[in-house]
Amino acid sequence: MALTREQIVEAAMGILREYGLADLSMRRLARDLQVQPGALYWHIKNKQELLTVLAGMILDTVGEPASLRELAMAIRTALLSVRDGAEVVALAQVLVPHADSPLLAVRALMAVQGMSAPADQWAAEALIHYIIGAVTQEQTRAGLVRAGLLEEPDHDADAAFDFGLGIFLAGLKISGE
Amino acid sequence: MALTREQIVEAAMGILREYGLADLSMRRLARDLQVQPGALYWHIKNKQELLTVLAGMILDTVGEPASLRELAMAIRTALLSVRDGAEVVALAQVLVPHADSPLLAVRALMAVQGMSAPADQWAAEALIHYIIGAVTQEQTRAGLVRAGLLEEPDHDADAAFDFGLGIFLAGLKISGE
DNA sequence: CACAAACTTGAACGGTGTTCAATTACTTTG
DNA sequence: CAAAGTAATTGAACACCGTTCAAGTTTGTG
Repeated sequence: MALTREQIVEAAMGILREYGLADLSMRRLARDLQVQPGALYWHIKNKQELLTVLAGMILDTVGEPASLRELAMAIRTALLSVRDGAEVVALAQVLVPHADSPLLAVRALMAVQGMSAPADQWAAEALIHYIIGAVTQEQTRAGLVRAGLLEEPDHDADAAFDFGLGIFLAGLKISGE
Repeated sequence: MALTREQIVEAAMGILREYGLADLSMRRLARDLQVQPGALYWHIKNKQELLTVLAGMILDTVGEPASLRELAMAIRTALLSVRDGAEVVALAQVLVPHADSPLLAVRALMAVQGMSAPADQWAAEALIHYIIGAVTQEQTRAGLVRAGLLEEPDHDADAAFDFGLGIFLAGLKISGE
């Protein structure tokens, strides 16, 4: 039976989950699917597109929480749910295109805080920068620990994230006046 | 005359400034220095180390401003002063090691805001995440514009950065109580 | 069955970081 | 000054990478 775009994406996600972004090469993907690398390019324009699709899938698990705090935490959880999830999302620059990225959801909730354009977009981007940066660091560290290049730190990632988020949300409340 | 570690680093910085991170390969670097790629490895352990050195140089131009706001802006300026500067610094994970990275300077100023461990570190990391994320986006966009893949947006990067920074600093003032 | 469309192969192009035995260049010592 | 020893470089290779494309195969349709 023929190869499917969905099969490719699924296999790619599998590699990502199990082995991480470094192992997600077109050749490795082809090998897993028992196909020549060239075959992939009939279904997918290039690796960048594949990554963008993966990023979309990762973010699709984010629901539509009513509060900014919950949304931020949901995005973090989504990124953490896949190895190197934050890096994939960052690489896919899902932020630049105006797709239905979580940027929009964040922006919408900014309005609730009393923000209007262009401040709402600026504030949304700032929050996203923080989330992606924090989770990227978290996952990078996890990778180093896995590789034995770093001993497990006592660094409490949950608390750290919550603290930074708290600062940001507190600042938002003031700036919204 | 013999090749020098400093020469290598200088040439690497030159490529970075003129052509960006994508063009900074060990082979390209060797070609510029009229040397075989292998020669580089007598002076430098690997590319990662080279990037770390470059990141350090980029950040070395940051002085020691007295206020958090000025420090944040100085870090941004330093990152912007070199093509893909933010990405290089992010890649070099200068944040993880406890070198004299600007993380320490930021952390020190957090104390002034009434922060103490571990909150000072958390707050410092949050601010750094924001700065690097914002500048990375700024430079990535500049790259896309250069490549003709994106038309120049009216997006005012300075204002956006300042706004996000304002939110963070406002939140800090509250959380510091 | 024939023809067209969909799909895959196999091979290549032009890169990448890194290693290492052999060789050259330069110093230091006898 | 020559010989020995160290420092540095070469050249070639290893094992990858993303991407393209003519040629071949499979599949569906008239």
